[in-house]
Amino acid sequence: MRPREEIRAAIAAACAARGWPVEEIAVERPKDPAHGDWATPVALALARPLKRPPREIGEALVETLELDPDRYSAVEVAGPGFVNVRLSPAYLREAVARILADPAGFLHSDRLAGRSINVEFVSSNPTGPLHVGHARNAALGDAIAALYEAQGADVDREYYFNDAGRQMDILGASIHARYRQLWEPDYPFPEEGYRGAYIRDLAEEVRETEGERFRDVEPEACLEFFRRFAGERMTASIKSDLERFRVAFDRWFNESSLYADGSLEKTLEDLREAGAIYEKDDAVWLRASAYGDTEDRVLVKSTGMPTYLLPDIAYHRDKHERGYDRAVDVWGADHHSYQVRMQAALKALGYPPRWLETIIYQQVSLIEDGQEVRLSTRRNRMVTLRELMDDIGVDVTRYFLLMRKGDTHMTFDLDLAREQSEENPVYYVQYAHARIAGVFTKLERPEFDPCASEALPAPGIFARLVEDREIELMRTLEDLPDVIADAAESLEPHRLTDALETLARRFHLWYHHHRFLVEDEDLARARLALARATQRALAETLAILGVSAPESM
RNA sequence: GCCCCGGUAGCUCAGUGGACAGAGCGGCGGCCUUCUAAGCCGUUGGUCGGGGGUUCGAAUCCUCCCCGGGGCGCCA
Repeated sequence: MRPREEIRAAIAAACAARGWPVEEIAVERPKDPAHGDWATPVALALARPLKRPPREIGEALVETLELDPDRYSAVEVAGPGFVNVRLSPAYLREAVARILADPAGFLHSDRLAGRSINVEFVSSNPTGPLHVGHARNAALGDAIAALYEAQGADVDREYYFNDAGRQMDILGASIHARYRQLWEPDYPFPEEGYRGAYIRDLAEEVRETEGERFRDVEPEACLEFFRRFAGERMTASIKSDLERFRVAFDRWFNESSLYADGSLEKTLEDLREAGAIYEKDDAVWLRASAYGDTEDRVLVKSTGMPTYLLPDIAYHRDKHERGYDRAVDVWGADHHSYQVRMQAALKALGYPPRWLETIIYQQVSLIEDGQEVRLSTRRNRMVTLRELMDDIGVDVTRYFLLMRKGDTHMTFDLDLAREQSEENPVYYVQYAHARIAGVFTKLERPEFDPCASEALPAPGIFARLVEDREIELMRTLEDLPDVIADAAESLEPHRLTDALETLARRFHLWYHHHRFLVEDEDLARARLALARATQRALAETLAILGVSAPESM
């Protein structure tokens, strides 16, 4: 059991033994390290019902509290009545040994073992290149999926292509127009057409591969070709960008397949049976207002064509049919209003209330040369994911996008990411990892490397780790599994970037003040073991964020 | 008009109702015959947007304002 749970259980037992009325026991990390590793304010909360001073209650609680003295070195009342608990150095040293024996095993958990979770993210229309907003979506979705995996869940990463709607027709028509303009500059461009430079590139590509054979053909006769060509090229481009961004999707789901396999009809049928739809003005409506939405929504237009919502419901129904215990969608803030209607539809279908979880992330604004770069398909400014990767690399891009909580409007400062790369937190963290690797490449006694030896170092030598900065570092390592679990629970990957920076800082501090390669062999071995444990923890945590852990920099 | 997100140090942002509100960057001043100076040490910095309220206790919860961003289609 993790210390927090153990402390919580002990407090619950102590309160029960004294007959105190405690509903919920808060066990929190004190902000000030002088207040121990864990603290509980239960005595403060009990002061009123017990009509006794909180400090007195705290004293009584400490007296009754049964905690293993080998693991908990200090249990004391402090301040207005907090009960503070400190993990013993011996227990912290034991954590180092456990990390070395099995880093992933120590840092991960099996809390969600046996649960199957579908994480759907990015899901951008294949009508243009991915930009920085999609990159935030990709980084968040992938990290959330990895966090679930770190809790033992069986996770599938999925991408939904809206390849069936009118947008694809417009895309095809846009490329067709640019193609014709290669010979006739005045050829009309569609009113709502896509004007990005990539459209001209694709038109040029058609000329190279197909020649002039569509030059004198009526648009109606060749638009299907252009639509298909454009869809294939954009889809391939998106896939290749994401692969380079280190996101490995398990499934690419095409909206068009829902039209082909009768899913739309089945979905309408299910909703009809549930009494959730009706017809009005020649259209089919979802009775969303009966399931929490503010108003009813059209599913099938009076023209007989489905709205965007119907295939989306059918898609979520498909995911549910495939047996996932939970589905997570990562959406941009511009889609937040669809949460309610989607939840209404799923409620109508009879799914559990929290089956679908939607993560909303806010807009990213780019700052370059001190000015905001407005996202525009017309301009050829550096806003695409590809250009971002070319310019500052995958590691920095991912890390920067994950540093901030999803629901903050983040400012991505390109000048900082690029020009001041020495001061980048990602390098700070990676450097800690590389620094440790460097020590081991210089090591003249390879048998001192705890990872190279046949067996782990004798437990006794860890007792040599007594310096304040070593204890602090071990404390940070010991806490990491809880930070990861909390990040998974709250679906907030930014907690890991914070933890990584703290861990790296504690390491650099220790490194700067104490040498590893010292005369005293046991001390050297103990310090090398702590260094390796730190390195493993850094690598495992960076891996969750999809950021590399370099051996040298 | 209604809905969602934000407003915390010069800047970018942490802060799950608890102890004097934190970090990085920036500014200022130091440290390289040493296992990587992409590092370390010191210092500068705040009406937590504003007013009420709930609570033993509020940056955190409720309410009303102010400011910024986004969204409110038989578009996708």
